[in-house]
Amino acid sequence: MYSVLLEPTNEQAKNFLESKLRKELIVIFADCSINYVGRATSKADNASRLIILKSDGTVIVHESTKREPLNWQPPGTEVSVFLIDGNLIIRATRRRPKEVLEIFLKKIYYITSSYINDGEFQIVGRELDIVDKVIKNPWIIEDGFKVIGREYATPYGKIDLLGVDSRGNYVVIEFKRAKAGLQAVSQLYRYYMYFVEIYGSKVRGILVAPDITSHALDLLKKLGLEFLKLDLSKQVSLVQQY
Amino acid sequence: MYSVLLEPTNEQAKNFLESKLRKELIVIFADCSINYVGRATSKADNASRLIILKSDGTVIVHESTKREPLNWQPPGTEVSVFLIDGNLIIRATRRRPKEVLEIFLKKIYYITSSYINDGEFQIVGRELDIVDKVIKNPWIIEDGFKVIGREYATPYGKIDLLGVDSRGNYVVIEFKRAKAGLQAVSQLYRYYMYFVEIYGSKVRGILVAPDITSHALDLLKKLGLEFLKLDLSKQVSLVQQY
DNA sequence: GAATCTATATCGTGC
DNA sequence: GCACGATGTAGATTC
Repeated sequence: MYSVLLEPTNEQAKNFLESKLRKELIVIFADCSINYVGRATSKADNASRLIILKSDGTVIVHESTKREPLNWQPPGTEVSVFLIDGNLIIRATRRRPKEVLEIFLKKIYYITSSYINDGEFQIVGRELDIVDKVIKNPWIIEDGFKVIGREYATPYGKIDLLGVDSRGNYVVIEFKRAKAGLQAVSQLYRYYMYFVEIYGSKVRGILVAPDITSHALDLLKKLGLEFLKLDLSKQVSLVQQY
Repeated sequence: MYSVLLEPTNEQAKNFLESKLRKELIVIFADCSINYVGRATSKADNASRLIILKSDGTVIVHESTKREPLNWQPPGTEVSVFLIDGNLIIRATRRRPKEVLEIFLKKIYYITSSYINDGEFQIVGRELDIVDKVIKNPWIIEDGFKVIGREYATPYGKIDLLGVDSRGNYVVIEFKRAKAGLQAVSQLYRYYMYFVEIYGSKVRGILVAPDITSHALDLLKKLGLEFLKLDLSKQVSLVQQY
């Protein structure tokens, strides 16, 4: 199920890594320096760090703080180990985009390797789940609202939900699971303008979110769009229109 | 510098964790199930996973693939360990937003704890670095271009770079380090419209990026904006205007 | 704390 | 493979 190697020599480490790479989940705690060249360029001086090598090619390097790694390489990366002049080097290369991450191991404290079998994982509360709920209960938007399509494709992006209101207007709806900002308004406006160009004035644009920033609300009103406050994490009955 | 605990009892694990929490970098490989309730809600069935507890309160849970953790809690989280009915539980609670992550440890294979001293880290090639370069070499935009301000604040967002051209027009510039899409065009348009409202027609909007998607270019042209191809990862002399 | 934006974003989906 | 948008985005910056 798992192996632990304490303070291995470079030779031992190299053999161990090569036998486990692409097969198991490897964790290395070591002093190392790191170079990355690709979409950007970075350099990390020698320090102790935690290195994770996943079986899908993912490489993750963590320091003592933050959720985000210091350096990384995404899934699909080719990982290999070299011993050059007695120095152990992990090289992780990606083709597209062309990116190279090199970890120079100065002192290895430990290496572990383990089999992992992923388990079931479920998550709810995403934007998707909100749209689901509205499709099943269109009255949440307003009386007489009817759904035409979901993820409706236009040249300027996909509309979360497209419908018609009781007076026959097209209704373009953009959902946000958290407080909506300027970007959400711009996004809705892109879809809205596309429909206005085609159907003229018989079009409405509604931003549906639990909240909206002050500047975003200003912009939204100026552009002739509407805001519908909807917090499905609380109660649907708390719906309120602005 | 580091400690390794192999297949500890729950009591041993609890004592060890409590002595190291908030002080060192802890790595646990264990069978566990996980519940998360907060901005969303998730549930992970029992499976073997890698758990990282950082000294700043960060919690990260990895499975066998992907760069992104299955579950996590950002820095500043309060982490505690409980032994209830012989079951070891790690609870990570955050105040704002209110979020709780609970890890139910079923079988612990190993725990390690290590001191980490972060090292120097430098990175270049970000959008920031491109703007830096253009500020020092304004001719890159065009002959006679003069910089007025950087990160210029408007109610509708911060303009990357504001300047004037040789004919006295305001020039609003948005930079993208990678291929620009619809969102980048909308963003520039927001800033551009704000200036148009104030200064009328003596305003230009330029999107500066190494490339642009086809639909984004269509939209940009329709909105009366300009695109400047600039790839500083290659050569400044490769500048080309569309 | 609120708002805004970048990121080596990553990831999923649809064409 | 490209384009587009969501993410429990995280993280930095500014106000």
